[in-house]
Amino acid sequence: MRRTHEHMNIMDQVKEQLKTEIAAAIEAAGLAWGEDVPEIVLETPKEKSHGDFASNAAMKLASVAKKAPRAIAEDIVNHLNTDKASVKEIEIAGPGFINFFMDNRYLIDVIPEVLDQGADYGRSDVGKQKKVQVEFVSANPTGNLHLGHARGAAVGDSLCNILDFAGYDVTREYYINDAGNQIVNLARSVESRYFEALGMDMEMPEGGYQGADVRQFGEELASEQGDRFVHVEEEERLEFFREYGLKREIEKLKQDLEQFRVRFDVWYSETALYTNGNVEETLQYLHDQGETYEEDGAVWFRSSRYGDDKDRVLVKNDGTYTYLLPDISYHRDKFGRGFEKVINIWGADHHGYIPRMEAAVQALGHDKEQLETQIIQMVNLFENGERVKMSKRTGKAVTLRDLMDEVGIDATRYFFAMRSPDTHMDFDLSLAKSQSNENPVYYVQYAHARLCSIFRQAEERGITFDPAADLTPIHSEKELDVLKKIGEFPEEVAIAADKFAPHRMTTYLHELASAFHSFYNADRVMDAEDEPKTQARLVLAKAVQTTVQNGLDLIGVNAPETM
RNA sequence: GUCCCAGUAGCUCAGCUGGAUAGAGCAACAGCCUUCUAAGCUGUAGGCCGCAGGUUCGAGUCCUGCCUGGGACACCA
Repeated sequence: MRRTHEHMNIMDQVKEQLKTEIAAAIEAAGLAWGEDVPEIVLETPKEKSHGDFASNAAMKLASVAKKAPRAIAEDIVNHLNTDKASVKEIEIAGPGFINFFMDNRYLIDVIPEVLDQGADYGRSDVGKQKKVQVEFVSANPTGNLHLGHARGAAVGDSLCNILDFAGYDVTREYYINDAGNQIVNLARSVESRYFEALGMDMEMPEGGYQGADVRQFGEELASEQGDRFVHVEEEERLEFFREYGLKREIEKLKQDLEQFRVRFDVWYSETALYTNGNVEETLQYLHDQGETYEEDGAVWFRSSRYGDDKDRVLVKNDGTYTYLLPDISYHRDKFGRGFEKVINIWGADHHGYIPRMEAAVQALGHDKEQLETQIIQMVNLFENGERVKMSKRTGKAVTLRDLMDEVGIDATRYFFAMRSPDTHMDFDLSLAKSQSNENPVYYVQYAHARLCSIFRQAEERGITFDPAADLTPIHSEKELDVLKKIGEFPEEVAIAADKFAPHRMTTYLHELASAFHSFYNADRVMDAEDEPKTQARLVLAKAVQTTVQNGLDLIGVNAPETM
């Protein structure tokens, strides 16, 4: 069930009102008119002593108004109508900041909003239901998902959740590279293991897959099918092994990802691009548009027209296609399906591929901006302070499954969500595994568990929860701090969506949890002597609980009822 | 050689379109559990933001050069 909330969050309303008043004051003071009035930005200062909101409008105006920022600030403040905005106090500080200290009682109004909207609190319509497609993970179906894929899965899924929550119409897609040489290799690897299981000798192909999964396939085939494939023509045999290996590998991918709480709407097969004629059509299209030429017996794509370093081969001189051509076809298909924006989440090893893909998208008649490629940087694994070396050849690399088994899903997802996706990260296994306060995932989860505990206690004491309780007893600084954080949630989601920055969500959650823990330690929710306060605080607690839960949902981390 | 990412507190990392005294967690130190879960709270300490120039009212943020670490640069996929 999708609901969008057209009306503005109470915090937005207050901020917008204040911005309007500031803009009016600028004109009233004769500092600037119409278009010369800069966009008013209200930021929340890091330092609490700098007020609830701060504006740098006076500094922005310095060049236009040709006056000193502080003098401008005074002009603005003198002409400001504070009646409509909940402003308690204004000060001019530093180089010309105008700091607003608000009468924060208005924040109480976020509570009914949260309770009304429940699991939808934080949802917005900034995405305007724009159709976006996000392709991520897309690991070759030839083995296990490793560390890098795990990061891509966590980041990609969280990002999709965030985009969806911010009002985009999101389709999650996994591109299955089931058509290239690597699949021939897979078939041969299965074949080799099959013969091996039968006690016969068959060499592993060059670059074959050494993983335990392939070995298992061979053994299963041998025990289920006996030696019948030994007597089958090689071509037919390999075709069967190809199909079989592929099916099993994809099943395994789906299983692992599902367990990691990552689901795709579409599993798109590369082979389908060939069978439905898309690849041929794309080649023809590029040819007709004059985007290709022949040279040295190969067909080249004029990608350098669109900023690529050099042109790229689409059809090799032996007549076979390069990887690029089906990839272009795939992107043509994406846009053909009506997506306004296509987001690729790729591993760092593909970054050199971006310019040619951007070139392709433009050659297909789309804007460069319609394609967004987010690079997932490398992950270095550490355990007990030491770097864990990984080797692909021996299949000894740490897999997504290892992480889920050893570290747990919540900690793994939180750790990946915590970091900016396009920067290198160290993954500390010992830390992720540790069940102590050193592990940051528990801080947020603990806040949720504490809240649940409060409600259990309330029930035991026979206190009935009344969502419509009078909220006037809520006025302490700690309470209002918590409410302010809650009120910021929709905007934080929107920013995270806009910046492709899931890590902003963990930062936010940590701050929210911190505000709550601080309140919890300072004040008691339930006070036998004060029934109205107890009722009001329970409602506040419910709002915190809902917001924490919604935030954790976005990054795919459970909100536990007990620790 | 060209390109991408990074270099911020002892460690891991934030820092939104340039804004105030550069933030958080962990680690360190000092306090807080007869009261809703101490996986918590309160406080202290910790920094030539890799180096050097430049742009301007103002630079961790933008530009140039350099240093260090990681990665990418196929008619492979």
